[in-house]
Amino acid sequence: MGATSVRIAELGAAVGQSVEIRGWVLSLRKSGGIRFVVVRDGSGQVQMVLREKDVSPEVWEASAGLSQETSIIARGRCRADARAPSGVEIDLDDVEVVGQSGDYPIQPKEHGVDFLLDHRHLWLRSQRQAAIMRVRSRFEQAIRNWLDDQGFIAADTPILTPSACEGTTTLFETTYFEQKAYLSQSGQLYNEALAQALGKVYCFGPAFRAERSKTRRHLIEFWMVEPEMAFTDLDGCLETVEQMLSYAIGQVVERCPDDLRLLGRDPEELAQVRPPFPRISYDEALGILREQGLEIPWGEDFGAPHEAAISERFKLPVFVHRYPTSAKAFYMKPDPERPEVVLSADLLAPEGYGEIVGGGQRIDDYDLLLRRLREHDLPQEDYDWYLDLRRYGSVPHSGFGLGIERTLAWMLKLEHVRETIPFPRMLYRLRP
RNA sequence: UCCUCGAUAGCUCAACGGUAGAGCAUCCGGCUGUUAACCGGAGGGUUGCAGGUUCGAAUCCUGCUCGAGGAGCCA
Repeated sequence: MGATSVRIAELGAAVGQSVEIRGWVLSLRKSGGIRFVVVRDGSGQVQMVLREKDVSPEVWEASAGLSQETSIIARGRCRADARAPSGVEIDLDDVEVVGQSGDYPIQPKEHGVDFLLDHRHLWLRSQRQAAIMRVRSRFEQAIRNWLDDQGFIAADTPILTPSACEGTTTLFETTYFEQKAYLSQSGQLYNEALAQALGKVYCFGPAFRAERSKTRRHLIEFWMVEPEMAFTDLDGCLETVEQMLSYAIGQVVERCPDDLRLLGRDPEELAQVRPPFPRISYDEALGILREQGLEIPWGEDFGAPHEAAISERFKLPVFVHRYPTSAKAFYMKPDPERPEVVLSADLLAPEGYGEIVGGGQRIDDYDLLLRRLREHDLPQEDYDWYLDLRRYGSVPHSGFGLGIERTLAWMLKLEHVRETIPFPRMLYRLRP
């Protein structure tokens, strides 16, 4: 043998050498005594050339059956070639079929969404989808690295929970032996307990919302990173958001520029996403909306068109802070100078992608928190432990949740969040 | 849950009241630089389901099923 196994992405360094490629056939083009096989291996794709006069009759015969997605081990010599998109080609002298493929459903042409999602297990093999998965991996890794460097402790919060985190009606119910249980829609309340134990913590996991919601921004199961920090106010929280997000985007720009270009996002454009992000108050946002003819009464939350109109004014993601108390969750801390608004903020992504972060400062006063629970008709016994956090050394604390899929959809200019997760869970779609 | 749109060959679509078609894919043949290759040939259909109108329905009407986009809600 003598050939070393090489990933296609590394072929540039292997020009002139004998290499072994292990991958899947993308296409076979036959033209008399010469055949072109394009192969991919997860790191990239390369064209391999077979000449009838240069290979054994057995290899020539076998190469005729290299149908789309047949898995192969191929050996040959790597050669620079100006005609190749990647600059290199391989002159094959041996090819071994590992697993034959026939009648592959997904062709290199346009397909409908329904068909592609039904074949998600195969769709993931396509160039664009693989690129998205690589970026997702880098992005998540960068977030973890940044949090780790800043002294955050990863603390995984439970997925099976005894009650609603935020008291909404949109939870998936399941059974926990003889009790009812619910799939978590956020790890935040547990994070608050962990922050008092460890100072700075985060959870990174799936969240479940049983909303009968079907838009390009929604998944039933999605992933969130939720940092929570003791002794931190709203301003400290927002700084953490912008630092973490711009670092992670910077890592993606640095490590996946080709994938970004393939997906139609200019890496240079993304590299401009650096702190500080603009900050406007809810009141100022209402002013922008009024100018655009999208007036809403004070106290109401924004809908998707409103978020889009606001974010269109900015090149960077924009924080909207100090929402009306009535529009936000029970645990948000009122602004001491203006109790009708809370010390919360949402981060709206540019280009109409909408909210990608929600967070803020939490109520640290026992009596106020108890009052809010009652105002929201939440069962106090479910929140006894949460109230305890305000009885034993309560501190000002803040945190936020960043939606991985929405952020990726924006970064990668995608039409829909469903392409940013390997197997999307959507209304009416549980398979594969 | 509501509003809008859609369903015809494996895929993407055409036929819009008068015999259901094309491109791609598949199979067979040809071609020594192709790159969504090209050229020739073949197979492939209960037009989502059920009813109705009509001499005649893929086409018009009703109901249902499945899906998509959006709204509300949210990351």
